[in-house]
Amino acid sequence: MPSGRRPTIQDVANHAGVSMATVSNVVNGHAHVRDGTKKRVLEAIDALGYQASRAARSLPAGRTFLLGYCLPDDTSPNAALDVFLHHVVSTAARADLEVLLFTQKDLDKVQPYAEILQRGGADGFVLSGIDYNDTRVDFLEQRGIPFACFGRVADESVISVDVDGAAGIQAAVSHLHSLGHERIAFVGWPEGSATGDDRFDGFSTLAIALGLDPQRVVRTLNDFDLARKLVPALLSDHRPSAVVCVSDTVALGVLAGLRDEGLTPGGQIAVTGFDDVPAASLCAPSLTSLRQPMDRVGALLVERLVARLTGEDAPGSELVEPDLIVRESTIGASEAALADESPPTQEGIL
Amino acid sequence: MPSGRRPTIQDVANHAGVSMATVSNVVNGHAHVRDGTKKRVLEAIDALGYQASRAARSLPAGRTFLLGYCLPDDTSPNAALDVFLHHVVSTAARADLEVLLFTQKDLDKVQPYAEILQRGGADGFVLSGIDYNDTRVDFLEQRGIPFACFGRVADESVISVDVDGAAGIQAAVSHLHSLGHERIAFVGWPEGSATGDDRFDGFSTLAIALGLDPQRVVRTLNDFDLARKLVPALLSDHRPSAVVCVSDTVALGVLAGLRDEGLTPGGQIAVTGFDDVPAASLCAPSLTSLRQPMDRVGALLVERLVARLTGEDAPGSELVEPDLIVRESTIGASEAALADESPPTQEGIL
DNA sequence: ACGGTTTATTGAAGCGTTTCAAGAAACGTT
DNA sequence: AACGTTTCTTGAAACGCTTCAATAAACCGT
Repeated sequence: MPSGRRPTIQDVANHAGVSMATVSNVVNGHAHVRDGTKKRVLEAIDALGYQASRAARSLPAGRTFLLGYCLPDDTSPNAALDVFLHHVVSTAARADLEVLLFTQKDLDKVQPYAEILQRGGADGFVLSGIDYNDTRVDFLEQRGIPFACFGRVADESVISVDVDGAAGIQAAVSHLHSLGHERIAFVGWPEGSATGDDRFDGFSTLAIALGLDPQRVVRTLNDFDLARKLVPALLSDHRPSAVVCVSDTVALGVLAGLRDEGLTPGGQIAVTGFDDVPAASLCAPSLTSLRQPMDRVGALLVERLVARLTGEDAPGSELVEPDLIVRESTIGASEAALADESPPTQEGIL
Repeated sequence: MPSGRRPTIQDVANHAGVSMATVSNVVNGHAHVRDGTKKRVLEAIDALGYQASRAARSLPAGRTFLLGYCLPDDTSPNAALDVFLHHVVSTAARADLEVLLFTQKDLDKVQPYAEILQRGGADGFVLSGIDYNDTRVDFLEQRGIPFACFGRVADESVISVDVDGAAGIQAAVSHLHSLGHERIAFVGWPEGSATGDDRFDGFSTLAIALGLDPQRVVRTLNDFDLARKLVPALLSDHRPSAVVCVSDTVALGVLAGLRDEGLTPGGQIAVTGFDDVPAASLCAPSLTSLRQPMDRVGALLVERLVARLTGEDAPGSELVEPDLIVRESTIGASEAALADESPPTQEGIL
């Protein structure tokens, strides 16, 4: 019977001829409700277009039906933030949870989480950009707040999903090795980042196993221009036939640097990246890279977090394998074009 | 006096020796509170680390302190989603609002908004990806829900902020014209998208004004490969000396296509894009493009939305100008390098 | 048909705020 | 010092839901 106002549980109860408590039981499935009663209640809900108010549910229930996610400040690994968020949000929705977005104001990584908890703002958190000894992990763990990390955490009981960077790099190295490359160099980041070290380990381990020279390593920041300028030094000694890079940004820089040196990447020298940023397919030669399955990571994190919120004990850490996307930078433009049988002209014009 | 539980307004009231109502008044600045009283209350709040529970505030206040944002489904204009969201969230935070993220489940664009409203889930919405006759706009307007649009809306009273695509393209054309280019072609999208039509209008208008040939237009989907394959046709007739593209994706395709034809983009033929996606600076030659000021757009949208929520009447629509970022694709690698005075070797290695 | 059990349903007490009418203080005036 | 004003402060009623003890209804065996 609501006029302009949203229908309340009381309206539904009246409409169905039952008490508020029964409606609540139907909605939340808490107690046994007889089939006939349940049917009438559901019809009333349908007729009135009822949805429980989140605020009103939260108060007595002591939970917010909200998952918090802090937007990372640095734009580095955000390549697929949209895909990640999309899956976080839609997986959460399946468990009747919504996602609360927030940011950090200053350098204190923990402060925004503390603030949200103080105001009873979320039931749990999804963290990304985890590095060694992340302060947020300790903070949340101490307070017993449920959370799930995109990234590696030492404590096995913490929910964490990470992309297997080592395996990814090894897939790239194997790919190159099977193509006949024996002199494979690695361009990495400075030691000290969880992601960078992991990827380097992958190279190092497989290089030794395959009998390659594991010392052929150069390190640089994750910067296009720095990587570009490093190429002469990379080629100076005993020229590699392939370069495996820790990231697409670095790989794209190397690609540019090789061209500066008059070499044809893909043809004369192979290059691989990591992350499969959009630019990897938007350049020529297109870049062979490793796609992080952000969809799976996002969904997995939330599934496990939901399980833990529900009281089930969810498994802790898990690694997901990135997919090797082979493009022109390792197989050459000619071979890449084989898949592509279209006439050369008047194409693409509408 | 709370042991493990979060302090409530009652705890603060006790601690300060006042009533709950007074604490509420201090927190919300609703009534006049004497300075001495206010001071004691603030001290108590500080001592206890009190923050009002969002759920509990919402219930009697009838608002949620939440702004809703629906993640766009298509990944096309999401280039700077992270920057946009960052500013939306932090601007909202300044007004004591948080951001609720959601997605659409099916093709119905309106449904998720309806659902959130039914459950009293948000006080207002930020919309992006607005196109002609967006159903969401009508829906929200009819219900009197406050919202702000990233994109153009016919109704002037609706809050909308958009990037001036026409002005952006004109900046690119002017740039090229001042460089001496007289034969400038435009590669656009098919007619019918608000963004694409706007950008094309910019070209068309200025081309006429400058006495260029405004007919030198080719249209294609926003796809790298299609754009790449369209280059031979683009060059066939009366070869242009510069190509203005409706987007970076198209421009990068054109760049690749030109190289396929044995031409040197930047040197022999200039190219511009639009959006300044990361790839624009991660390729060689780097791409001259137009950066959309997503920071300003996000902040402006939320500022105005907040004003409207507060009862002030905020101005409706506004256009912000994109920034022309000049790179090698229009001025050539040599000139671009002038800014860059570093020795060519051993650079970038750590 | 009747007590004993199990299963459904409900009344009412919160949950932590806001809000507003009403009461208490302070402040000017005379 | 008493009175009318104005300025502060407060009690208590919502807000819409969950929950749980308590009641009612159905069921079962005899």
